[in-house]
Amino acid sequence: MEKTYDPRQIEQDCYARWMDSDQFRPDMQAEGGYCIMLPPPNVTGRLHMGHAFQDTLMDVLTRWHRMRGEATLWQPGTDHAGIATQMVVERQLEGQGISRHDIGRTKFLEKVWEWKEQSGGFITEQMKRLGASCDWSRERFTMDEGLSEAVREVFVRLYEDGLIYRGKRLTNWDPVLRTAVSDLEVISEEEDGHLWHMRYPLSDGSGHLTVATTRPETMLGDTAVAVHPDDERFQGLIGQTITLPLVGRQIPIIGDDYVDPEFGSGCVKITPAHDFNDYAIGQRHDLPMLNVLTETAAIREQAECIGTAADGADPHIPERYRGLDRYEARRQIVADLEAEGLLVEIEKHKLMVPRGDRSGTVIEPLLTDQWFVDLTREETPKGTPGGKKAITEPAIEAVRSGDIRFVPGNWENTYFQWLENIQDWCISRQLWWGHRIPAWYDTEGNIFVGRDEDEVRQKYDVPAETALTQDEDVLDTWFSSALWPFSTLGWPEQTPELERFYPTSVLVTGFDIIFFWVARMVMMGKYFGGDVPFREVYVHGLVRDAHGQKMSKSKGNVLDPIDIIDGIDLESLVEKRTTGLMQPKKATQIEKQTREEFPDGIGEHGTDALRFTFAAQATTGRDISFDLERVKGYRNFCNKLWNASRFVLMQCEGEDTGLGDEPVTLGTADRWIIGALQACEATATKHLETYRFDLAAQTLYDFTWSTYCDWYLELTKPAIKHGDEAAKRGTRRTLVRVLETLLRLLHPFIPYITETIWQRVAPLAGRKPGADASIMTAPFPVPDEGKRDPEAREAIEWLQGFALGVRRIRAEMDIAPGKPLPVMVTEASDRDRKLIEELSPLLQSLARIESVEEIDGEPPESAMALVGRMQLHIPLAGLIDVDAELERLDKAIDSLQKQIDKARGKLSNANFVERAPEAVVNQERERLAKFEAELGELNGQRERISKLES
RNA sequence: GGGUGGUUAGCUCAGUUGGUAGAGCGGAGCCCUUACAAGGCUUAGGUCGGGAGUUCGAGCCUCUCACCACCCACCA
Repeated sequence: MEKTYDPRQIEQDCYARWMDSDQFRPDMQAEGGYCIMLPPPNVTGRLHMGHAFQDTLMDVLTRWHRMRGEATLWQPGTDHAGIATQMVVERQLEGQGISRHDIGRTKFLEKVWEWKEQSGGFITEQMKRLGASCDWSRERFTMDEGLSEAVREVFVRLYEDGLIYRGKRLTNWDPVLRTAVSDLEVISEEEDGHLWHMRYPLSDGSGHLTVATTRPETMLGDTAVAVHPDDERFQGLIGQTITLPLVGRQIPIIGDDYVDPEFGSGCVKITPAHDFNDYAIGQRHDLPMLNVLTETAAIREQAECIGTAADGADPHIPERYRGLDRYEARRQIVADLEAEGLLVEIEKHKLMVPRGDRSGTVIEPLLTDQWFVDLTREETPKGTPGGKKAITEPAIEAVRSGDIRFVPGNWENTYFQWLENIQDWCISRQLWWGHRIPAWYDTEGNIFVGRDEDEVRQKYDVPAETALTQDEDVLDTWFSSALWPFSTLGWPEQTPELERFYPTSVLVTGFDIIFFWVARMVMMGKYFGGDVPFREVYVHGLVRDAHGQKMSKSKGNVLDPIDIIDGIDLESLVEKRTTGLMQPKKATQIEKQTREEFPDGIGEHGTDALRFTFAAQATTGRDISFDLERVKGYRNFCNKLWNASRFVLMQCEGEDTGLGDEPVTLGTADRWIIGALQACEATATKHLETYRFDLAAQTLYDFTWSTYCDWYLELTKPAIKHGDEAAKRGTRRTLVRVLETLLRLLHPFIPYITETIWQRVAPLAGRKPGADASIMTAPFPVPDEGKRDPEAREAIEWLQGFALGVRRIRAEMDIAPGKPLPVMVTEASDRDRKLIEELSPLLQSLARIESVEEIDGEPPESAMALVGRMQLHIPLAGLIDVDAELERLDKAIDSLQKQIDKARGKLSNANFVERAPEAVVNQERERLAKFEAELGELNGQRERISKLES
């Protein structure tokens, strides 16, 4: 093996070999059915830190279960991501000065498919760099024929069950993208704005009302003014009318509880077509709805009158506002009101502004024809249990009953809260890229829903001469995502995979898509899959930068996981971070900040180090602050493992590792490490079972570094040098077996390095059955409680105490590390004597001791350490630094005294002694006795040393 | 307005049923000891956000306050 760990070289071949030997395909002969669905990334997306984090966790779980011998499937695929992808292609066309309307739907879609073909494999290739062990032979795309069929099937069935309807409703409209969007795609944030107070004159000329609004331009569509019915100021006015300024229309004054008399003037202008609250009031009072905005949010030529009360409504819009953009119209209307003396006041006001999550533009509530999934309907032809919402209720019930478990559990609250207050889901989008809605219209506007036109004609008996046109709209991307857990497994066909892997085992996802995706999968899964789509939902946090800031292009703090793996030079990094910014102004600052933070760019860390970092950071439910220093630490860990393996191979390759019939004896150290390994296996497994990737990683890190490398490898050196043949065989066998097991334990986390080393180590441990064997399918270690060895453990703990005592003296007395020291012991027990006898070769090697000798009576001038009650003396005639030793002793005495005071305090408390459990009290007594004895020894030593001073 | 999470060493975080406060990184000192300087050895550093309560005993349980972050809803 190379002297230094070089991830690049290792990772190259490993993945190809795994792929070639088909290791990622589930073994359908095996027991069980463990399945994880990859949350499909945007097909044209790029891997970011969140993906890398999530993929690492899924791969750890997948590899772990596969090694446990279960049939294991990690189902990969990508999402067509309607708006996002369409925007990318549109932007490209824009670069050539073309709009999608110029080339038309068919041609445009060809372009999108082209783009998908060209860049669609990118993110999956990046996932492969991460070592993701998905079954790529089953890769799916949401617009594949099979998945599209599932989409049509679900749409038609829901329509037939009365759970999908089409209607004109007030929906969130994105005037830039010119499509409806769902509630979830609207992000409201507080922004600075104004509150305009305007005077609306009473029609009888007897006065006026003052209304306040944040959106003066919508007054063109006002159809009432509302006051609180009990508001004394306006008694008698309800039922009268006002004359709408600038427009001249007469509109009624109505009374409605919704109005808060305390707020503003107590009068609210009502624009039912452009505000959700006003819409509700309009419905209650049967007001006409006047839509005054076009699909790009400009003022219409004349208002569109909608609703039963709109017959005969006056659609007139003053000419001077027609065609103006909404903000231009606002400016104009405010100016005109002011000119007429109708503007009372402009007040600064903070308000929540709804913006489209994709376009960033202000969303306009607009009355349009859209398709909805009815999420509140209780009765269906299918016969749902009485009074329960057909789709929503089973989704709530699934979590409430424990059929689905959230990890951590508190996300259940979030889930319930959303589902219990859910509104119908607007699923139609006025886009081109996506699943076209399987609905057809005749010239009279009748709707026919079916899987295709032929079916529609047959089902509804539509003659061939009647022209049918398919609905132009496509479905919300999340509609197809909601079907992912069963559509990818072949549904509506009953495939063996569906049979075996549905419901899937666990969904690994971020909290940000619990509503978008998780809840909807549960609804659809329960309705069509016949069962929950997954048994558990592991919700992880967000990956933030080292200082806990959200990573974003505009902040310039984004890290690319691939750059962490391969490294990147400073100039390329700066370039990457400063190109394509929304606000190019920020480039200078981002450049400066990047140069400061990474003066030498980013070094190469390798995939394994990155993965281990993610795992080690994956504490329950919390966001993680991602620090490159940490990756560096775990790269060092990989290096440590690499070098330890080199050491083991050096000792064992070409030697007898105890596989044959020759006698083998195990030394204390061997028995100790084998026992410790069992404990490590048990702990790591427990943590994996409870999704504590951080604790599992830490357990393995500690065992590898602090136990196996720092102590055990050092302990084997004397044994290998001086032991007899049987002992050497025992030590070699233990070295190699423990390492081989450790590699298997670590493999789910750091697959590349463990596979590479395992190929060399496994044969020496007698564990490599065939030439194409891989650690991937080797069994995950199971602890053998019979191999715990408390006696060996106690002996090694004693030895560690001994070695630490000597080392401490050496360090503090400034004695050369290489200088062998004689040690004298006093106050030794029989056990101490036995252990000295047994372990002194180990001690000599670990603590550089020349000899250990028990003496009677007063020890010579020396520094002292305690091992239990036994005193170690290192004679330092003439060399001893009296002050240093006194200081050292004082410190030890001081801290011991504090412990003693604490323990005495407890024990002198009658309540404690009476009420605390006996075991606790006894433990406390023992501690105190031990401390007191130690204190005695230390004081004695202090006295002896202080005499030297004079 | 409703809800969730957080506040522990300089930084980032663990802390199991309440019973001796931990790790990594960073800091300091010593060392090229033939697996590893991407290393070894040693070491400093904490009134566990404030207050109150329950308890023999609280980082952990209860209440309360403060601050931070996030989610949902929303008054024009």
